[in-house]
Amino acid sequence: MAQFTKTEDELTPVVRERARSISLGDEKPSKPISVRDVAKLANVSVATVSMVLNDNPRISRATQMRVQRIIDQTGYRPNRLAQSLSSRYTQVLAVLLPALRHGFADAYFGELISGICDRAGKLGYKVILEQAKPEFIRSKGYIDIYERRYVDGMLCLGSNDRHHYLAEFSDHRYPMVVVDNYFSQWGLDFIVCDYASGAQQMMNYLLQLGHRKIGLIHAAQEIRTARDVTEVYQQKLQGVGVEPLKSWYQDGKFTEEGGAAAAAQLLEQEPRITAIFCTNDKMALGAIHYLNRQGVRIPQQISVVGFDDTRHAAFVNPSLTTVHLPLYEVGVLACERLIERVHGRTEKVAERLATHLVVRESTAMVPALQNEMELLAGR
Amino acid sequence: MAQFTKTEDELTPVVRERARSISLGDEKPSKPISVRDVAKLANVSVATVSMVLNDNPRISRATQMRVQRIIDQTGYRPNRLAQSLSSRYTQVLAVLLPALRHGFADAYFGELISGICDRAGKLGYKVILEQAKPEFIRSKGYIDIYERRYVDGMLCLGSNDRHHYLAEFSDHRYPMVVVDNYFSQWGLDFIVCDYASGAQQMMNYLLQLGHRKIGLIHAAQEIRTARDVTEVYQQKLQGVGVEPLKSWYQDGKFTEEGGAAAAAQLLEQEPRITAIFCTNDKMALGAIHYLNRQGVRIPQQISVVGFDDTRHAAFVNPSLTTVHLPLYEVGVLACERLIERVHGRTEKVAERLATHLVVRESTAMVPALQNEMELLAGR
DNA sequence: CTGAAAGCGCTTACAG
DNA sequence: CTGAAAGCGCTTACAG
Repeated sequence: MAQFTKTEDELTPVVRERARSISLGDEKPSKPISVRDVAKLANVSVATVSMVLNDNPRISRATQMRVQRIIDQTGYRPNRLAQSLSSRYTQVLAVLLPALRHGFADAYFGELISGICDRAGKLGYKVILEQAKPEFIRSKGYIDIYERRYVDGMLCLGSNDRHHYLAEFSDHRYPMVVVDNYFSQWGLDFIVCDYASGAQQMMNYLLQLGHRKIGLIHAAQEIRTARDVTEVYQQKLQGVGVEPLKSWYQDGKFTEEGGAAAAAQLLEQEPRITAIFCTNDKMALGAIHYLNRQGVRIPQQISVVGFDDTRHAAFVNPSLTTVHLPLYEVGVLACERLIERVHGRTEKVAERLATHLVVRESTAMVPALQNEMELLAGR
Repeated sequence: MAQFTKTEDELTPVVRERARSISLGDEKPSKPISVRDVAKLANVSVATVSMVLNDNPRISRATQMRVQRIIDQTGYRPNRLAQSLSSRYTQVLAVLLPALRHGFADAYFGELISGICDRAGKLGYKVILEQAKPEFIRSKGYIDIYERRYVDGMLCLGSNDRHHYLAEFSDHRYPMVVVDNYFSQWGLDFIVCDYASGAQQMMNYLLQLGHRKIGLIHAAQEIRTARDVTEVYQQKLQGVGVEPLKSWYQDGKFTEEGGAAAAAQLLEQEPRITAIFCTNDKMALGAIHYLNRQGVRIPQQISVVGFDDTRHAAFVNPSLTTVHLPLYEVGVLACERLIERVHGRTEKVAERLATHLVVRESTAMVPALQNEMELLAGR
């Protein structure tokens, strides 16, 4: 308040008068202040104002301060449309989301977007949201946003191998970073969680608990990272001499409902299973829900694990053992790297962020060994 | 494919040549096609091209078709920065979200945003995301986005009575619609769920089941709709001659953790409670989680209900009785009304969408009556 | 019905 | 170090 009053007092009569006449104006809805107004008030050219605005070092400190003072006093805000039209950048990034039903209500994408938006905001960028609806893809909306100058770059979430249109970004003409997935083919930039390492840790853990008959509730094998997890599951089992049967693989469609249905299938086809590895938390929640209803005790009779470590994982009953994915950090990093690309970074963007196991209460030693252990303890 | 070839064939040699020379250009990164290029190719003025672009009825059908043909053939896309700079609109809307920790990973906001984005896309609008961080508010970022011409309007989510800055929108100079909340004071536009009606249905239901000692896990009383629910809770209890004790009210902070803690407080201070009314689903999940761990049987010993009907409500154990909020629809409607406002609609935007009760398995008749009933059945 | 011209509010060479 | 001028790619009165 004191500050505000002081600023008012500091205005010279002339400046105040000009500012007033400008802001009152003759037009009906008083025209906003422009570079020209600022230039007049500061007795410099519009070019000089523009240079002050853009921190051009060629402007003398004295002039810089004089202009800045007028800018502060008048509250001048450059029109961003004019700035972008004249310059090369829009200072806007697009986030492309898959067109899932009510897709934003998803903890996985939410974490990624949070990271992206936080960092974008800090770096002075706005973020627009796009959904990859069929019409958007068909009409090449993903190219349109660059050509029509909506954005400088794009972050692509929830991509998979069937998204052939991504090949159009292989020439790097339009900056784009694939978020939390990668493609061996088109040479696209990406930032991804280390799914393989996470899966290895999880499988090691389950095997150490004595589990051998482990069911897999997976989904979307058209996603590279999803295949990575499936491959690790298979290799690790084979590593201990177990060849997973076809019936051990069940598609859970990445949803709670799918997870529940897959768990039902698994129990029916392979009743001797002792653990279920779900490749995301949502399917694990569905599976737990189903098992609870069937009166199957978790983890005493069956261990269940997830993948993601979304917020809800800690609030199931029993709480979920899972692999933590640094999704927020992936979002942050992808945003940073994309902006570097926009400004001419030429090295390929390709980073893999570490994941780690989070042990909670949905896992236990395989039942047979538990009995052994109790006998030993009873001795 | 056939279509594409046909289009190529249809190009006259002249047009193809011009289009080629334009797209190859002399500049390094071939300059994109502009209105001028299209005008030349179609032998009309740029004004005419512009009018065709904007469906101006003054253009003759013949000219319109000729120009449109060139546009289609060249794949011309108007530069949106230039369009917006010359016209009044940006065709962009802002969604203002509260600055919650990792705020996007939230089913409540996700549903609203889904509705908003779907409708915005259909109407040719882009959506930018803003978080109401302290710095954003302090620097009046919410005004900046209009003055700097980033957006035509704003949708405000997660607002509450402490957001005094919203008063700046009371003159309707900048189109803004409050989403799923309302303010009696500043005359702001809003679209909201009918929380009071939902609460009434829920309380009627609980009372009909014989519950009288009903705990309330609430939160954020600075939100008008939250107060509405609390008031209905109190009135309905008083309506059957019950005066809720202070200990029956517990703050659950709208989170799972808060809900769990509030449930613990409630049980300790008021062990004879037979039902818990949580004012959102997340707190209900937390409460259920806590009760399950304590070995309290739901709904046999205690009924638990939520509010929102988010996806997870159906996947708790037991599944959650709750009030369904049409959040997706609220988002759609708010987006529509905002765009109408942008284009001069003058009537106040103020709509209240119906809510309804969803009965699942977390509720039952009050235990004492259950015993009675069993005795009756046993006769 | 159509065109020539001014203007939107900036930035960027180009002079000096 | 600073200014005058051209230009970014559109739309919008204003003529005709």
